[in-house]
Amino acid sequence: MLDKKYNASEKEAKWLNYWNENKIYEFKPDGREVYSIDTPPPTVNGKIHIGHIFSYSQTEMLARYKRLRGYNIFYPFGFDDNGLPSERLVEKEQGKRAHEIGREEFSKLCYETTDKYEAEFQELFSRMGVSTDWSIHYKTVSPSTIKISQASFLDLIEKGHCYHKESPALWCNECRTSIAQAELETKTIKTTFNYINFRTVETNEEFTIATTRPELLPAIVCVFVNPNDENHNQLIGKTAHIPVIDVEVPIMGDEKVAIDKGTGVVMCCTFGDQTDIEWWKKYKLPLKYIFTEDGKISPEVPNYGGLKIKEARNKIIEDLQNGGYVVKIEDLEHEVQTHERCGKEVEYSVMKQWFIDIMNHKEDLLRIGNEINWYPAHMHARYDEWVNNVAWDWCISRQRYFGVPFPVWYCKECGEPIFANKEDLPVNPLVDKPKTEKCPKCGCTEFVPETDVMDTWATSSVTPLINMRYGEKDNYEDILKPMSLRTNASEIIRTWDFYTIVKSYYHFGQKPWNNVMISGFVMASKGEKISKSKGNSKVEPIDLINQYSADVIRYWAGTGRLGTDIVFSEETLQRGKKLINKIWNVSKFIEMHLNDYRDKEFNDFEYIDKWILGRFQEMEKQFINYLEEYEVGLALNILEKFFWEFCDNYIEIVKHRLYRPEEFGETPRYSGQKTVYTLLYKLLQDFSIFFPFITEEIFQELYHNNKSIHTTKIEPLNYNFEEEIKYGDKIIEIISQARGAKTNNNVSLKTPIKKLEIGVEKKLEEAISNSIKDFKATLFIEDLETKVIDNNYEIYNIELNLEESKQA
RNA sequence: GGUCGCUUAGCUCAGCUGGGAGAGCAUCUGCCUUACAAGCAGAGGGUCAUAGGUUCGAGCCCUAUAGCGACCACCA
Repeated sequence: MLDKKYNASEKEAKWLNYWNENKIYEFKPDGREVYSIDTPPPTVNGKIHIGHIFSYSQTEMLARYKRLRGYNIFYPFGFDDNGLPSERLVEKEQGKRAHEIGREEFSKLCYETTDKYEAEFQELFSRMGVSTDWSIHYKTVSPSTIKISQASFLDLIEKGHCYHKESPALWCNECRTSIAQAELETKTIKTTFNYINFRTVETNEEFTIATTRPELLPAIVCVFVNPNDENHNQLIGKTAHIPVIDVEVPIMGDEKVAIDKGTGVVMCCTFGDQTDIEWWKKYKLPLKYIFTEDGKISPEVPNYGGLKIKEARNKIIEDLQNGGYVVKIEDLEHEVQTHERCGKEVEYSVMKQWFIDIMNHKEDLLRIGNEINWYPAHMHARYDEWVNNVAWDWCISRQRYFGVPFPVWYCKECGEPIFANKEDLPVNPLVDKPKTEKCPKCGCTEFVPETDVMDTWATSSVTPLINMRYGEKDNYEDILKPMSLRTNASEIIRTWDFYTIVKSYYHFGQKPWNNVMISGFVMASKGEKISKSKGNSKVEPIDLINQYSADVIRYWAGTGRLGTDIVFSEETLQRGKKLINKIWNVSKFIEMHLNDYRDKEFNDFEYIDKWILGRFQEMEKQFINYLEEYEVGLALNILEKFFWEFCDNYIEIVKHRLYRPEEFGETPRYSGQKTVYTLLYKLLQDFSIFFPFITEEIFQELYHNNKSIHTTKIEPLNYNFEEEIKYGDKIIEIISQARGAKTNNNVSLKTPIKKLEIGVEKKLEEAISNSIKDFKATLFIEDLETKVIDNNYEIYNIELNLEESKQA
């Protein structure tokens, strides 16, 4: 017997345990078609917030749907615990910087910290009912992951897509490491636009340059103007004298200079921005690099050496003002590139780094993007946009500590890189020695290890390889090449999706997955994204689960439209709570009437039963269509709508038949029983995608024909009840109007109708006479008079029996 | 500035390939009806952002405009 009230917290704990013990979600290759999901390993950098719950729940629902369709689900969970995010978490918790702690001790702290958070993450996702097989979960710093990540690196080296080069790279002074373009975030800052006067050496002509970065004056290598700029093109070929710094640089012409921006004259420094780098390469300009790795001016720079960048800026402005070179200073708000992990403005560095070739393969990467189905389709444009605009090869070196080490040593003499053998992986070059005795190039026998580690994305981009156990003997390469589905939020299309495609293309020459499903974000309020840094997530997931139950939270998560942001809403939670309550109550009602029920072949359904069976069949077809398009929210929407109709209309009609077989007959009662038995089962299956807990509880109590509702199979009905749907709907309309008449008379719905006179078209008249007992019982009709009219129906008269109403 | 998306009832949104404007919440009214008052029945409330166009017919297709949002680019 189902309890009078559903105790969510008790039942949810019970079923979690049960699923676990019975390995309901275990993955084992068994010949069935595999549906594989490449789900984002959450970054382990603090607490999970409600945004994670949202997007992971939608993926999870899809896994459940595919499981119910009979697929063998490969749905592993991962944790992205390697690299900079983990380091920053540890630095924050310890209140110390990595270089102050020391490499070894620091790594140890990273492992401890990520382990602690991963345990919390796992607990939380489990409580949400995530149907993953925890036995195949992965971490991005485990030995096996490091091995795969290093093997991926070596494979790319072999194939010639990865190179080591001294080249300008994006640099973060705060994190003291190079970073990749994908890790940039633009921010608006307030600064000043400084108009500075220069002179030509040859003619002593004065001209003005406007700059936001006067501290770069010591790094100036050239001045550019546009050759089409009539006010300035006479300067081309002359030499500029730089005030205060007292150096001379050539003035050159380049079309890239915008005439109407600033003064139309630009200083080119190594390096202030992307254009500087382009010009530096194009015109083979000299290199004057003036920054240290922690954001100061190099000591050898006269007057300004040792100052922090912003101190140097102030001092140089002061010196320029004293010399009378400053024309004016304007306040300016503009966008700058910052590092997304720390929010600090980025600079450029020049050192030897490992790069993965992107620029030579854009066409291929676009083609692969084209071969993937994107849901929603317009998200494909974001990928294309990114690939078209990307301007750098992918720098994967990070001058950090906690990450996947490069399996590389360098010859002490000539610098030739010595790579580890694939069969020796994983290696740590700081501890392990190369197998080679001497440098193949110069014969030197001493080697120095690479101390850099890889970018986190270099590893998270191989999640498909991790999943397929790339390079192992018992691998899943056959079944996971490509995987069925990748899911993630739109913000990491340019990183995770892009890099995964890059790697898959280089390793296998093919797409990593057939489909990509992009979820939206959770907004704290309209127009404000929830993020940890803002601390604007007012609600803790675990508190919500305790307060509302996982099923209710999942309801909220399930209502989101694919690729569309949603606002966190208590109101939606209330609605979910009501729905779940209703599922419970109607199940109790149905259980009451199934005491003597024996399931058997039966085709003598009552008219109204055919109507609701037909309606369900119709709804479920659409429900499946939505889920095939990954539209979880729309699927839930129509399911919910049908369900309320089932309760409020169908159950209200059939209850008379179920309660009083002596009046209606045993066969009509059986028809009702068979209908509610069948439909509740199917409704529970469909709802189990969203509410795995309560549906399991009811299933186990009423049906238990399987180990779990989650391993049953959705088998769509195949009736031909078009007529019954059409005219059944009309009957419901008439019932509804008659009920309205009662309500408008302020009387109970039980009030008998003394006389109902209606005109109905022929087919509808037949429908009513086929369901006459149900019709009359539902409305408590004492006398019914029908007249056949040409089309539709018309209600002529409803006469209520108000005396009876009062007595009742 | 570029790309994309959004603009439908007071609020949150749904409306699939063009033909009836919808749901929940909120507001108001009534009903303790043998599953459920955490319920049931009903009512009010919208020139579907604006302006053109295509069509017998447009919330839906096309063009332009405005506002909002995301991503990207702009650091001289």
